[in-house]
Amino acid sequence: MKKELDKNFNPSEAEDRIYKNWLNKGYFNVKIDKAKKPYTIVMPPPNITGQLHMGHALNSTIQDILIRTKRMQGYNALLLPGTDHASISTEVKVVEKLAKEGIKKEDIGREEFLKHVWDWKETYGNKIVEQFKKMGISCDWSRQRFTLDSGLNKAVEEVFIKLYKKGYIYKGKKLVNWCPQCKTTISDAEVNYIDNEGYFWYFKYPINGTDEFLTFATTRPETILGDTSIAVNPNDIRYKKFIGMTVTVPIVNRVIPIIADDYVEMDFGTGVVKITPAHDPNDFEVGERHNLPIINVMNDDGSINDVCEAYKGLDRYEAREKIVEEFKNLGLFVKKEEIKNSVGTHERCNCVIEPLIKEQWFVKMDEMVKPAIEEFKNNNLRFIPDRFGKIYMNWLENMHDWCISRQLWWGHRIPAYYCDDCHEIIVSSEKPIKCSKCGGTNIKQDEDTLDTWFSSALWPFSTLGWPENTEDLNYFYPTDVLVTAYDIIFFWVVRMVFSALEQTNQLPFKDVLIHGLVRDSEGRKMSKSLGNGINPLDVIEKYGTDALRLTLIGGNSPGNDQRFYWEKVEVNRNFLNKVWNATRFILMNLEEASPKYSKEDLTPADKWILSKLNSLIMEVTNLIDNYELGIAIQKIYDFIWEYYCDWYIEMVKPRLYNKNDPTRNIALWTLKEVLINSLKLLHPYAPFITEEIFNSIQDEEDTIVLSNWPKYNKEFVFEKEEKDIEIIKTAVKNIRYLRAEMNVVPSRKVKTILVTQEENISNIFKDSESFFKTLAYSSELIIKDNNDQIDNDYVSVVISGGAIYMPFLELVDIEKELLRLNKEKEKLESEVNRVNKKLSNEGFVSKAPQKLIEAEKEKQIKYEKTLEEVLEQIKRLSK
RNA sequence: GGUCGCUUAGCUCAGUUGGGAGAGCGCCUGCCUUACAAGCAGGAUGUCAUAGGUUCAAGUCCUAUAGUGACCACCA
Repeated sequence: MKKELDKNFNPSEAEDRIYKNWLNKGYFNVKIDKAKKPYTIVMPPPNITGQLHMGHALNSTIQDILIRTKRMQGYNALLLPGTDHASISTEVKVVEKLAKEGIKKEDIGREEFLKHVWDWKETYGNKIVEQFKKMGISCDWSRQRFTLDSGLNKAVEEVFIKLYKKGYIYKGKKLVNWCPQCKTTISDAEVNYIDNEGYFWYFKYPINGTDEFLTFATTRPETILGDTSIAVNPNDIRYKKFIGMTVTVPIVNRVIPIIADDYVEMDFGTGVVKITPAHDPNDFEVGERHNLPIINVMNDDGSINDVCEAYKGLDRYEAREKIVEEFKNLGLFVKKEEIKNSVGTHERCNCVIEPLIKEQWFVKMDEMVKPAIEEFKNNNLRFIPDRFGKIYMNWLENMHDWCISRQLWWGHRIPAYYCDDCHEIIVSSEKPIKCSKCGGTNIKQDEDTLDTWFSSALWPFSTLGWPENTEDLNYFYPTDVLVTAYDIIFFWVVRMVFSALEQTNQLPFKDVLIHGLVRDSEGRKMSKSLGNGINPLDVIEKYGTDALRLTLIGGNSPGNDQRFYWEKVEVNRNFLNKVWNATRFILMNLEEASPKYSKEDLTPADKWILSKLNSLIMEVTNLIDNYELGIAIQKIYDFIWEYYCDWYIEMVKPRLYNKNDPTRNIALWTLKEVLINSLKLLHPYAPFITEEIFNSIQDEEDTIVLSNWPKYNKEFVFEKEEKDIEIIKTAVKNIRYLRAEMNVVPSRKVKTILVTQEENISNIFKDSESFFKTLAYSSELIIKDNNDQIDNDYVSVVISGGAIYMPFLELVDIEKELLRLNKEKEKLESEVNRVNKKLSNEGFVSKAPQKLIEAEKEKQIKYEKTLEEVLEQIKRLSK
């Protein structure tokens, strides 16, 4: 035996070595085992363009804690990893890279371009995976998936075809969000509305056949080129007489009708609205109601098209200014007003999106969301914390049809084919040889790809082999919990739920555990532009992964944001150092690996710590089951530091230092037993250091990863000893307090006299004599049963059921001591008062639980006794 | 406009079903005591935002108000 640990744990050396060993041994790899219950988490796939940030670190740590706990509890625990192809992000990145080399994607063509992207993915796409490994995440890497791998492609095609046949996917010409920068459609969820300081321009149109005008306001004058009507509220007496007449749009000289529609609010602006169905969602609807023509004025890059020769090719913002000028020249400009509004921008490139009419593919949502709503209402899907269920419902209940086609090359290509001859649409996983309608052979595949989220939505089951009816799918699916941040509920969670219900008839997971964001120390979001981001890898390098993980989980509850502080990491590193050193201490004293256990030998102190550990095990297990990871780690932290290190180890030292002490062996056994179990509870949070320590105190090579989770054990419930030791602790604390107040240096030993008439107390003290010598620096402990035997030159401290005396020392100031005792007296009096008041309250006595009343009564006696003692002391010193 | 958070010690935050207010950091005092100064011992600090209500009992439940933040919708 006799192993030794270095003075400090060295994370940078140990972590990689340990993780490598775990991988070599295949501890995280999971095979179907019908004898074991599965526990499955499918990890949210990070983008291949991504770098590990604090959000990932937090997200993966939570999942790893759950998985490691379940693994130790005997579940077949699978944490399934993978990455997302991130269509737009990746495509933009590669386009930029090629641009630097002077290559345009249009020039090299689709196939060649995709080769470049795959190359890029091979080089950079796995970076983030390696970073997850640094976090110590216990994934089954042999199952790693990619949203664009062939299996997932199969799943995507299957879903597309099924939904098309069912009529849930359709092609339609509708107003969509268009990004002129990325030149692709985007979904509603990808549009960010940001506050903007803009203008309201007021113009007027001459009403034909009169000499009157209609004045209206717009924030986007360039869309005037596409006006096909002007609208007023049907009940607006100001304008009623004009309904049915026409105005002429200058510049394009288009005659358009004045129509009435409820959509127009009378008291907003001038109560007159220009209608541009091709460039505004509301106008589009008005247009449909009134059968208005749709005139598109813009090219895909946001420039003006040939709707008007004079403006052709101008950028939308240049056109805006020119139109304002033109209206001024024509005398039809009224005024310009500063206003605050919001503009929709593309979340990826921040470019202002343009609503445009496009023929695109859509998923019909109204029917598909119904089961997702139903399951939630039936409490089959649980959000933690539950308030996030509202966000989920809000999205489902207000979902518009989902535009899924993207004008990008990197992604799942839409499995739709067009016959050049008869324009038939054929949806199929294989390219048809000839048209099913006309037999023509000029067949082309749709050029577009699918929204990234279309494949992410299938992630919980596609990764397990769906659409094949695989054994994995039957065994591991549905998964147990999804862990994600709140900002992605509407993007992803809702889509996974309705997709899973539609395709597999099952919820993809039972619980959705939501966490918050990691902000900087001033509470700001970490962002590239602010440059305030903290790289988790830097933290790991400085303090180690375990310290980072503890920092992210501790002092925080589900769903809430947290701030990152370096100080917090340091505190956690210090805690781990504490655990490390406690182990060193035990190893110093441990001659043989396995001290023998016999229950009869256990001393009260041993029983106390074992009993405390026992409660801790139960608490922590329940807390983790309820996803209260922050509270659980706090309990572990306090137990190890306060109960185990500060008290138990200190209490046990005299027994260890005396090799002839008959209780020495059981002390070592208890030390080791409690340490190992604490380590196990700590392991999911701090996997590396716990593994290192676990191995150092075992003779045989073993791993904590596959060790058994500690179990609550009725054998180790010791209520009496818990109470007794608490009495000792209180006494020791009081003595320490008194010594500090009296400025007695620790090295100076002082006689301690206990006076008590309670046999129980004196017995406890007798049993614990050594604690007073070591913990309270007593030279000797004398137990008496009568105050009269105490001389006047003693200071005292009162405990429940007795008083402890120490000889006066030269520096003691009687006045000061009396002051202290009087303070004590006041405190006790107010306590006695409180308890008496409570117990004389009829309502309390009749309605409060019996247990509580008993406890209060006990306190009443205790306080009264103690107060009596204090009064006695005051009397003694006042003589 | 709608929904939802948050407000607890100087700072950052816990406080899981209502039952005498907690941690870490910081601050003050004393200690290099043979595991640990990344440490040990002791100490000070709170009208739990405000006002009502429910209850024997409220930081915890309900209502309103204020401050603050997030999300959603609208913005001709």
